[in-house]
Amino acid sequence: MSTNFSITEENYIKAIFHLQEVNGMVSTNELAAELDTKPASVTDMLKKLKVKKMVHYEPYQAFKLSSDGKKLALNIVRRHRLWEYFLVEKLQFGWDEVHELAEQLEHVSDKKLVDRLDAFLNFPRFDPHGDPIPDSNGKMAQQEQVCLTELPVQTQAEVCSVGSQSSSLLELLSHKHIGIGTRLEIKQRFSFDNSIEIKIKDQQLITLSKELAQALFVKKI
Amino acid sequence: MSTNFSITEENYIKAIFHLQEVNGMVSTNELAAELDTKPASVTDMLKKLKVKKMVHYEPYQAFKLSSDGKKLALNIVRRHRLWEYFLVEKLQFGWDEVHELAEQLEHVSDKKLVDRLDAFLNFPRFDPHGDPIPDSNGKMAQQEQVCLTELPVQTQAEVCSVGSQSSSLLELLSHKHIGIGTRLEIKQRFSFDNSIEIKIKDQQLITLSKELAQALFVKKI
DNA sequence: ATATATTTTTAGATTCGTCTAAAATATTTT
DNA sequence: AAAATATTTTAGACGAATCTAAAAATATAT
Repeated sequence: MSTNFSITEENYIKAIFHLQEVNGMVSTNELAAELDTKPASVTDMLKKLKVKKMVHYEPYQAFKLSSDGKKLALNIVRRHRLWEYFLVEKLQFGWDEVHELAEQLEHVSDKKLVDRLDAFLNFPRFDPHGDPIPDSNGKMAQQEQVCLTELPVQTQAEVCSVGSQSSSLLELLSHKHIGIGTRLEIKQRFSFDNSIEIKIKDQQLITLSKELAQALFVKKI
Repeated sequence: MSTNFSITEENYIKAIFHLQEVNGMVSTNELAAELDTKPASVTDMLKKLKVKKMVHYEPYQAFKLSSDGKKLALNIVRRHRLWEYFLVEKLQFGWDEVHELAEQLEHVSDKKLVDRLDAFLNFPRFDPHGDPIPDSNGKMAQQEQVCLTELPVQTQAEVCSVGSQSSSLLELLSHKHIGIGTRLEIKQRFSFDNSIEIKIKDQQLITLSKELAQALFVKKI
């Protein structure tokens, strides 16, 4: 009795899933920005998704996915990441050029196809961006988050969390133009003071002190 | 400046291409039947496709694709058949279960993706149904395929394509253990009902109705 | 606690692809 | 060649997804 979802509905569900990972709850404006559409359109769709029991939503309140909604979201994420893996691993695309293509391929929702693709790829657990791929039951490995101090040189990584919220740390990060999502490569380590030299795309080399490196958590890319 | 085409428009263009292969020209009713829609809808779409210069169409007249339309059609066919090849060759689907899936995958039209898929599959020249796959320039190998009804008795032949993808046809073929690549010999023809008796290696004689024989295309061996 | 600003929802219009019913054109039959 | 039949097009409506502009609800600030 699996209801049918349009590509548009799937895109809304995926976006809500993504936003609620951060805050737990999602607002109309936030979602409109994420989908590059207008708040009025979001309200219309929320009413539709509520009828289909995919979201917990009351007018003027923040909302989130129902458990069915979450299940569907995980399934879409699974498809997306499997195709990304396929494109990089089998068709030699760069990890930075596959997102758009996977956005299109992910909407082919045939379960048999997805499961066979999974098997063909040898049941990969992480996509080319380091994000975990849900298995056929919707279970997803924990993201491999590593402290910057643990990475060998030449590794590429993306900042995904910071070890504290102290304003002194945030001030320093902003001064060095580092934030969540910043991609960097480890260039050199200095054992004398355990400092690290990194390079952010299109920028000069930057030195991070041991203390700063310890406060940065990244995922490999 | 390659204009953008919706999935619906692509489906119309593919269907016109398929029909005009037979007669050279296509009628509104024919196309409506092929697409399982109403003639009025076909007329609407023809007007749209004419504006986009994809069809030669005048009201109340039979129509056909323009050269641009034909080019697009060949590109869609290319995508469809490459995905069918992928599904059978890499994901272990049966040749009789890939049509629907390829219908969905074919609408991802990124040229780089298609060309890389082609390369990954080693530039196959025929899909799993025996139909030729257009190359990246739209050139398609000719196959001297003959309808089973045209062969004289005692001829040996190999099945290389089927005349439709209807599930009723595929069901019947699978029941009679006939598939792409099956080798057979024409044993006898009956003018009363135009049925044919054939023999497949190591099997008993089998009777094929006129309708079934018309749907089977073979090459002599 | 009242005024102001922000967020969210409604109301009504628009585009795409579809439909039905009726009108226009083309074809076939007599 | 006129009448009957079949095909195709128009006219008007509908559902999905979107938009703008205005109203309603909520949040913030003085």
